[in-house]
Amino acid sequence: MREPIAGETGRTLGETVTNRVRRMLVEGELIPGQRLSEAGLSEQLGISRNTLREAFRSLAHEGLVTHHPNRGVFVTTPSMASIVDIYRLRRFIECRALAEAWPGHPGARAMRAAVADAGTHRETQDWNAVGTANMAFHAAIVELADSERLNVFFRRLAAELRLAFGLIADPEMLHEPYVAMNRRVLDTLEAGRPREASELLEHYLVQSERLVLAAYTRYEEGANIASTPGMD
Amino acid sequence: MREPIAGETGRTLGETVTNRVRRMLVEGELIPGQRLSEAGLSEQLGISRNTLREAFRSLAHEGLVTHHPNRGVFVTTPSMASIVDIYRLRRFIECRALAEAWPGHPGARAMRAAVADAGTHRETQDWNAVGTANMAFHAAIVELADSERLNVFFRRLAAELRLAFGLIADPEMLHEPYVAMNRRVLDTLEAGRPREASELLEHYLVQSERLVLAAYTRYEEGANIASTPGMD
DNA sequence: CACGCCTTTATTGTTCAACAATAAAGGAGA
DNA sequence: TCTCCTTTATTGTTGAACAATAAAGGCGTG
Repeated sequence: MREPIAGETGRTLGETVTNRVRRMLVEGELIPGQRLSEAGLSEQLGISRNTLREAFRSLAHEGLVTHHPNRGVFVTTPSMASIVDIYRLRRFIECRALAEAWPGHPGARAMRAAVADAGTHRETQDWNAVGTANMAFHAAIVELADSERLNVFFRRLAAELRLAFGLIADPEMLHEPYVAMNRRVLDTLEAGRPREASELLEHYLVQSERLVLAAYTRYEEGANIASTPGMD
Repeated sequence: MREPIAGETGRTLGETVTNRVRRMLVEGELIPGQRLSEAGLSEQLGISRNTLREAFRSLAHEGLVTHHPNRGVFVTTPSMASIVDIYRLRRFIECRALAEAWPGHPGARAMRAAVADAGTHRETQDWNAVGTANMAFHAAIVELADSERLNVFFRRLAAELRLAFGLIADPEMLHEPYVAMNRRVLDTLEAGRPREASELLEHYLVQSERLVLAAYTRYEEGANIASTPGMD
């Protein structure tokens, strides 16, 4: 048996590979539009084509990767439409979950932990880690709604959004402002004013969407996104 | 090459199989708790184990099937908790989508078509078809929110719920009353009162949940659900 | 009889090698 | 320059093989 993939968990090798490739995608190690060759990647990871294929189907289901039959699997290129769609859903889900939240809910504890985390990483200027912590904050907000299925769905949205974040040049601009904003949202919730917290959050999300779309436009001008293939 | 699977579409055999098995699940041809043997099912469908495995991963991702590593794939047994979760989400999603709807939206046309469909099938007492039409009605409501991702998510929820419907003895009781109710919701929306339509819908959903949970309890008393295995 | 331990057995997990099917790329001819 | 054909690299799919695992059954021992 070959060297197993280190540092990743999974009850089965297929799951392990899925987790590993997902991390590569979310952390920007793989570039949107890039084609993922079955032969190449399976050899690089030391696994068989069939096993990698199972992982590809999972990731395609999560939207991180796009499957073109007989052509291969490509890292999903976020479109402006997908960013708009994701933010619309975030407002739809997060704001309502927060508005009807009880401040003593376990999710609120998770929100606090995430805010603390983000603060720590901001001091070391580790913006990627700040981004992860911020996303954990929003996932915690969704937890307030007490729906397992909604949690899973939101995590999938968040991963897809991070794909788009990877296209944006300046990660500090993308994450830094929201450390303080998230703290304010949390404070308002803990002060027993969930409705007001929700309105704050909605305002921040609108602002964040605008920021991301603007950066995306600048990116689109630089690279020619139009065609997925021919991106060598 | 073997006889291809008839009557199902899919750009690739794996997709075709996924669609086929999904239909078998949703239409009650496969019973919750039942184990799906790789060897048996792949032979029955005339495909290889590897291809069936890809389909299993997709269906597991949709929640229709549960994967126990080294033990196999089982048709998901809906729990009371999952029913509650799904209905909570339905109210969360559908009511809000409807409340903020514009009556001229294409989704409204789809709602009308679904209501007509349900009426037709009611006359022939085809309750399974009525159930399908009713679900199409609710999917159309979600379309009003104009989010592709939300549509996909809801279709997945609906399929999972139909798994639970399959456990219930009397399908007429389950679907018949809602033909008229859905029509009333539609009429209210078309009369330009989306907020009122949303409140109607919420009331119906609460009622439907109660009905399903009660039937589920009766079912649970008959069969011993507790243990997934040993269900021969 | 009950309890834990070992062996057996059937099934899934994973790999490999082969071939079919397809889409992209390149070349010949008009 | 354009179209059609051929080539080529890649994915789609299969079958067989073996490893790894969990369930079932048997076997002593108390």
